[in-house]
Amino acid sequence: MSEPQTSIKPHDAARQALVEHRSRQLLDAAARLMERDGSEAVSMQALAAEAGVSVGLIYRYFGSKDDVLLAVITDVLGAFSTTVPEAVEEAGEDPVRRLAAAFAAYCRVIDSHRHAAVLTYRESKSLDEAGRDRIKRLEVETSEPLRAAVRDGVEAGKLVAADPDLVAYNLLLLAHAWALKHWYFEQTRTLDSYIRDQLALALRAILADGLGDAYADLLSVGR
Amino acid sequence: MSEPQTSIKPHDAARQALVEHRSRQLLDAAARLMERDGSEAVSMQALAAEAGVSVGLIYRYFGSKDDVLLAVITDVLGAFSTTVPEAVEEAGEDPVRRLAAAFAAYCRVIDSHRHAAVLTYRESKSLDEAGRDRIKRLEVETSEPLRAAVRDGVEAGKLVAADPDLVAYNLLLLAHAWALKHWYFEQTRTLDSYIRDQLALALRAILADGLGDAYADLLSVGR
Amino acid sequence: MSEPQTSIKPHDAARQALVEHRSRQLLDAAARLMERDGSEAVSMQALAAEAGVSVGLIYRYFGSKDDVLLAVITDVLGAFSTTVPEAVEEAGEDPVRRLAAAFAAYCRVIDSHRHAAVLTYRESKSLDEAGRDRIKRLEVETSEPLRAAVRDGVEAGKLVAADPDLVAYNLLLLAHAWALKHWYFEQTRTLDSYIRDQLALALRAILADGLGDAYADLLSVGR
Amino acid sequence: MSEPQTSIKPHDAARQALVEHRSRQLLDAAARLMERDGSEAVSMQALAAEAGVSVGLIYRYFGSKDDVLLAVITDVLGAFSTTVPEAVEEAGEDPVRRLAAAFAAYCRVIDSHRHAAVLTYRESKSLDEAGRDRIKRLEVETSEPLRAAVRDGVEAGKLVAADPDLVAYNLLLLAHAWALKHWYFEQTRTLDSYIRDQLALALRAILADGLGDAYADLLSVGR
DNA sequence: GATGAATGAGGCTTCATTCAT
DNA sequence: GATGAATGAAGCCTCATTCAT
Repeated sequence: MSEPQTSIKPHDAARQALVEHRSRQLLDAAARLMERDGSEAVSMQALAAEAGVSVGLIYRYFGSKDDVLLAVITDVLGAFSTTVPEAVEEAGEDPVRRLAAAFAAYCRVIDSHRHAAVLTYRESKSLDEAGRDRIKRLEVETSEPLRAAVRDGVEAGKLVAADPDLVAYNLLLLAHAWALKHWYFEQTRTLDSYIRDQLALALRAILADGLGDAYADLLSVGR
Repeated sequence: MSEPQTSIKPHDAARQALVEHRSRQLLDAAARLMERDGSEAVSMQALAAEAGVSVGLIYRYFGSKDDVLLAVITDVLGAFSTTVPEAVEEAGEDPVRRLAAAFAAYCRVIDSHRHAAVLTYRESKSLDEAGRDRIKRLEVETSEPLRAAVRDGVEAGKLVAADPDLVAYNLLLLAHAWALKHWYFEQTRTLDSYIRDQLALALRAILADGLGDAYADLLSVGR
Repeated sequence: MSEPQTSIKPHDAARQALVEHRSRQLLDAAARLMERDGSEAVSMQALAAEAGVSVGLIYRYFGSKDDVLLAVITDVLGAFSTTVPEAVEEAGEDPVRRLAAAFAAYCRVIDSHRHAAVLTYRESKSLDEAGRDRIKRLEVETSEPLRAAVRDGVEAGKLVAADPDLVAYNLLLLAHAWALKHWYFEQTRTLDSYIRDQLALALRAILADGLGDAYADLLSVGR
Repeated sequence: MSEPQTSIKPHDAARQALVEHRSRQLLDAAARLMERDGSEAVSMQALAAEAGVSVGLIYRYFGSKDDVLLAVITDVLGAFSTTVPEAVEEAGEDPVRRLAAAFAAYCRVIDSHRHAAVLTYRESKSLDEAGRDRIKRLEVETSEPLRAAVRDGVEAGKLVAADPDLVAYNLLLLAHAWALKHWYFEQTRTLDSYIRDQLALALRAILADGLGDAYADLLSVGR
């Protein structure tokens, strides 16, 4: 960011690769740890042990524990910004199908980073104002595919939503809820049935009249 | 031994009142602290300072820090179990109106205990298995009015919901979301508009055909 | 001690009786507590609870926790100064039999105050210099019957001891050892067999030549 | 992973040495503290200050305060298991001389770890069941040389003891007594005279008839 | 006399962070 | 680049002691 980039020396490339590798190694270890022991239990020494590096090394790649936390969260949010748009594209042109695909992709990312996802909800003193703001901005940004799909649907006359942003944000929340209230939903649902049922419910509220048949597959419920 | 035991000593009543008063004092202080500095700030010393008592005194009323946290959460959940049913009763017989009243009441309780409500989402090592289980049970229990209203509505033919429990739980989540994502919603909404819009959106998904006019007031959106 | 004693008013007698009763009540409770939970576990609140009085009351009878400890120890040592001489008197004129009786009495008192006896060995910061000195003086004093018996025996030509004081003090130590190393001795011995065997062993070292037959009963070992 | 594993890294040796050094440093500091201020003074902060290290560092070498205490005690008991057998060997073949040497060695170890030795007698809540058991076992084990010497003496016909274990354990106790009742013995004795007199007294009880002349040097008393 | 609520210093332990090697 | 020993502030909790009632 503040590094001079006038000419990329081969040395720099190697360094860059190492930084990449170490960061990934640490981020994965952190995620693994949170998954295993809960996100509270991640001390820097535990993280070092899990990643198989020394404590000191962490500080070479992340300025502080906050930075690690921030990076873990950013990492998840980053997963959204690549995975979700991909899924949307694959869904084709239809805004309703795109919306469905976006929500499903959202839920799947959440599912594979369950504990990291919950982190977003920790209003920790550790994360300073700047960090929190960045996360909030990122979260809003990554929800953009959902928002766009809803808007497109409305414009195309296939969806009816007085407040497209609210609809989109609710879907985001329900995706998060899969992680937040996993203890509740897992009693009666699989990830797939969760996605299907929530989607069906949401569409019922916003699908334009007469389109029920066209999207019957998305409106079906139960197993 | 040499004490007269003819009747319940007035002393006991006084003691009971003191216990009540101290507990309230501490719980309120804890809530205040979370409101002001974030829920991380609830150290025992900070709590003591905020409540204007000594650290040792806290331990006369709560066995440990866990107990305090548990009590704060229980306190909020307790507020649901008195406020929500009252609101539902006042709403009359109609299940749709009862549902609306329940959701509104939920949101209002959340709003007045915003930071304590967020506590439920903290998977802290502090709360042990038993404590977490108790909270989960309580949460499910307190969501019962919502569930009952949805079920009644379905039975009365006024609502159409393939999975009433999911509908009810989603409403619960959206009520919580007012606290969890307050930073987001407060940019564009007041509590009242939040309640109105979320309710309208939810009803659109489940209101039986042809009842739109009867509940037009609940379906209106915007400011 | 520093109270004026010019005339004993009936009121004073009553007060005196109460003081006596309360002290006994507290001392017994303390002993009970030490017996049950180990002498470390005796907090003032635990003592109050065990004695069935309030914390504050303890401070009316004992100036501090140290005082209570001191009193408990003094209490045990006091038991020696009444019980042991009595036992010695009952044993008759013979110094050897008096010695045997003294040792047995010592052991029995120790046995019935096992945990309190161990207290003497705690070099606690709690007990100040004055307290420690007082205990040491008392201990030396209460061992006097043993010492006297040994000296008499030597004078009477029935015992041979280059250092009567050492002999007497060793016996005192062995009596204490019944409490200190109870976990060891209880594996193979009862109190009675402990007394008998230790006495037999000690007498072998000091009994004058040719008296073995006269005290054959004291020299027998085993069960 | 990328580390060469051809041989044991010299690094490990250095680490081992550091661990050794730190443990010794801390154990010595603990002993010094007990010596100076009494065994109550061993708070973790006091220990850190005395050892000239930080509080946190202690926890790198000992898991808890219990561990430190246990290690201090184990340390003394360890001194027995090396020093005493050596002294016994140097004493030659004769079981009586071996016994004398063992007792003297015992007393000398006790003398140089006086306050730590007293620790064994503290039935602290800190030491848990496992710790106490371990100490008890160690203590019994380290008294083995004494026991062996007595048994050998009996077998060789040089000692007469109905209960060799009791004789040995008493000698152990008397060695401890030098620490426990140092305030008493130091009034009239040096360590050397203590050893001599106690040994003489003990031998009188168990030396076989007619051997008084052979061991006259061990039976002499006084200064 | 008696109570017990209240205090707060002090003890144990954890863990983010630094720095010499 | 990497290590991990070392630091020390901060958190939780206990308990001897006081004092208003």
